[in-house]
Amino acid sequence: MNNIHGIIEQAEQQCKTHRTRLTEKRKQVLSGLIESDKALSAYELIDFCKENYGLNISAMSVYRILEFLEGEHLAHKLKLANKYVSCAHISCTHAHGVAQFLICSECSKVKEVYIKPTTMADLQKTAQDAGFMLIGPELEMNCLCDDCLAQVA
Amino acid sequence: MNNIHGIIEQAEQQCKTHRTRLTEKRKQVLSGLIESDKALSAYELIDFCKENYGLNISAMSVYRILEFLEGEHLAHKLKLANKYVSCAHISCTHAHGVAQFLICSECSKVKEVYIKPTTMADLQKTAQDAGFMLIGPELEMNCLCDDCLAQVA
DNA sequence: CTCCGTAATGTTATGTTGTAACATTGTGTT
DNA sequence: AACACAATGTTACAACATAACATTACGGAG
Repeated sequence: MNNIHGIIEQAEQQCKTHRTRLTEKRKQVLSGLIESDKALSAYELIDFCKENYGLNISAMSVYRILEFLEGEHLAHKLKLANKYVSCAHISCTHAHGVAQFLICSECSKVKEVYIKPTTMADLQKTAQDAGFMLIGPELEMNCLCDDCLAQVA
Repeated sequence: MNNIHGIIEQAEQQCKTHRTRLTEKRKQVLSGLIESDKALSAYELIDFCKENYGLNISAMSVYRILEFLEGEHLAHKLKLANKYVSCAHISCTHAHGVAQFLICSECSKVKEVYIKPTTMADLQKTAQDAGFMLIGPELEMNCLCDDCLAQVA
């Protein structure tokens, strides 16, 4: 189930069970995030939707829709890059560990992987020893993807 | 050597060896970051310097100075919070591991600790397996500090 | 089916963060 | 003293984000 229609369908199902609405606009914005296949800033996403779907959408709307999508765990905001990505695992049903976002600083490609529980425990312990408690413990890390690394080399 | 004068003196020494200039303005901005003892946005830093040192400084200047301080490793930009902090270890001479910034989302207090090499290796391996290479691998994590945690509870 | 309340979207204005471009001033060197 | 370059000043603007209020769409009660 990797095609975009399948993913969107999954997203609709999920919203239905949450009694929320995946409206046409929200669907288009989510599609934009998925199809672009990388992290986009809100304004880049506006442009993408305009160019690819002929969709005119205001900054206000995009931010509201992104907020909704985040609430449904259909998208994430990457604070390192000030950009937004679709969740990598919309169409899978099993639970995941803590997410680690690998962000290519060259091309904004993003891979969402999962931290080993033991690694997470290490990080948590370090924090606790310092008098801090981790909250919202997803990790974002600046990377180069192999493609961009190859270009540099 | 924990008093602010000592730290500033260290910073000056360091700049001298790098043949760069820690000017009066730069010194004041760095002092602001140190004395506030938390992460400040650029504009908060402007206000802090204004209120505490009577220093009038433009946004442009602050950004330029922050850039300089980052280059000298006297300050860090925290992208999670869009704020800036002074480096915790200006006045120590020995090398450190990879920094992990624990940021209290309530009060912006920041603690800079160091990741165990084994933990770092784990993170790196996960990234590599996914086709990404970590760069600038400092870690920032959203936390609550014990003080703020106590207030909530 | 209609009416109503709420959710969603539109619209306008504005706040916040960050930088570009060019002018001026300061500082060390010859 | 003259020069070169570093630092700062000044103005304007770009990019990111939200507040406040108007309008439209939609689902449920009657």
